[in-house]
Amino acid sequence: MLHTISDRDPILYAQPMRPAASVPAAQAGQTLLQRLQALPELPGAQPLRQRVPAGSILLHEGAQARQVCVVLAGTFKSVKTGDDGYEHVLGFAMRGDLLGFDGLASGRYASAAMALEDSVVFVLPLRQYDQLRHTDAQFDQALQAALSRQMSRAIELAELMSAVAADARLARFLLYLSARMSEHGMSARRLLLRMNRREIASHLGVAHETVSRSFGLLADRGYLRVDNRAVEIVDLEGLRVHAHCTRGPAEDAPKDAAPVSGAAARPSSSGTRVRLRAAAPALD
Amino acid sequence: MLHTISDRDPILYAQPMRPAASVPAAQAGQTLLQRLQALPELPGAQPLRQRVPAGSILLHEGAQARQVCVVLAGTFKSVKTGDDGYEHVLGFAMRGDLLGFDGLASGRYASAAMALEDSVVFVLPLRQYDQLRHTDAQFDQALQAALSRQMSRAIELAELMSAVAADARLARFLLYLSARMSEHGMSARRLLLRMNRREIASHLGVAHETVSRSFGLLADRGYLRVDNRAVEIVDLEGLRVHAHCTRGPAEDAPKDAAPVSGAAARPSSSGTRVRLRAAAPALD
DNA sequence: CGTAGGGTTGACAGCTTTCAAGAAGTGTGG
DNA sequence: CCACACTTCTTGAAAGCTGTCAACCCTACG
Repeated sequence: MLHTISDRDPILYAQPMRPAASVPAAQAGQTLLQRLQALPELPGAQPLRQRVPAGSILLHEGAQARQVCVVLAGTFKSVKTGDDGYEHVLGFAMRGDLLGFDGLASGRYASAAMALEDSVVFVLPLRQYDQLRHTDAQFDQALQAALSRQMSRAIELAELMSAVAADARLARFLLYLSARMSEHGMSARRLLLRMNRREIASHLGVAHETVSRSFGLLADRGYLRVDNRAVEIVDLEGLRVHAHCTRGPAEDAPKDAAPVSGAAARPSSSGTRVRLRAAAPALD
Repeated sequence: MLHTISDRDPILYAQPMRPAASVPAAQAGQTLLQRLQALPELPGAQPLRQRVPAGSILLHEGAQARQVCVVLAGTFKSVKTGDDGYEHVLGFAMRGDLLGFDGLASGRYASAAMALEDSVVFVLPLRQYDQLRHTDAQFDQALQAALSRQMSRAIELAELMSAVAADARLARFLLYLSARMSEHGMSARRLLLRMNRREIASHLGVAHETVSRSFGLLADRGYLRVDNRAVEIVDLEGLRVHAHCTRGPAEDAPKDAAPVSGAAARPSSSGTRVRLRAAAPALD
């Protein structure tokens, strides 16, 4: 028991289930979620709210794609199981995230979605989904925005992996979670992880023991206080700095790169190579 | 000079620029590309074909998103430059891939797109893009399919990283390229890489020297013949096997898991407890 | 012909993975 | 209510792989 949050310092993790007051709306209009909730209550046309108990699987990998879902509350992990049985956690879906969209092109879900806690989703059968897209402009717009956001998030995810050092990955992951939490009006400082170390490890592409050690390292540095799944970010800025440590900058000079449509290429200032690893300020 | 393809065994790398004969159409209809090419030739309404010379940047990271693009021919890399100047290659876009879509939600491109060879794209200004979506059902459908495919591809990409071993990552990457090549009617065996080692390395999250060594390893194993950027897959099955090597399978038995539509969640394999009794499938 | 960039190798330090084992937390059954 | 069973989380130690630094070969290009 170390890196432990004081026993006498109980933390209450706020977790509003109601729409947060300040959800930054997609540029022009409503959030997809808002739109879904505002849909006219036509009998039978109302998108189904479905409760998903913790541990149950909402979408099965490889199953025929018949519906897409939007997470209303709770947390899901999307998992792809390799032929060898290895489970790779692709990501975690939270309020407002789309699930099952990867199945539209191929007709089969490319990954499974499993609830990590008791959750609620909007279920949109394909038929209804298509209909809504064509008849409800607001829905369509919100959907496009959500899709685009999902795409950007996929990119963020890819960034997670670009940090080679395990602790940098973990730092990024925590910052990512923190950002998403505050997006939903919850504390950006105090996180209650809904996934276990193994799932985090799989997501980050490291061994779960390494995740443990990385938590320890970040805690020793004074960035975090960790008590099992309860994580408090003490030094956000420090964590951010630590997360920025990537491999050395590309010595590959960005060449000329003729801007296709006029604008000029942005000079990327390269030149930082920080290897903060051993240098422990902690002298206990 | 090793792992070298015999000098007397010149390889011609087919590279049809014309639509391949057997592009597996998105389930119901046309490919996005097909639809774009078939659009009525309204003066001014015709989506712009734009040439993009090798090395030039089509979309700038952080620039205001004014258009989305569809790759017609050639290859692009999408790159995100870290604050420290490190360039992370998120992926490579080829014929039929979308570019710039990540910018719709935020209004700014989340990553840059640079041509690795002389390429051609369809440019769709946002206004035209929106208009097409609303007025051309076929376009809309093709777009949705393309988006979904893009999403699945993001997942595949994430799988790349799940392979811890560098050579497994490279093997997967090559298989991925091979698959995409054959999708477009080109040889699945003979690849002409359009990116250099450093770019591959960044994409896979390893050092470029490691990529070199991994090529060597795969060649020594007899899976490949490598001559600089020319790669011939000799033993596809072997390569596939090698690529499957992940970390040890999750000891977490894959259990079954009740489809949500039914009722109660089954034994939660992972950390979450299943409490709510078979509770209502739908609440509200 | 000389330079520059790309690709390959070698050596070594360092971080990660593995294998093992112990501590904590949770749920079940008596 | 407590004990037992199980899973999760944390550590330790040794082995292995990867990153980094350097050097060398090759091709393209001025």
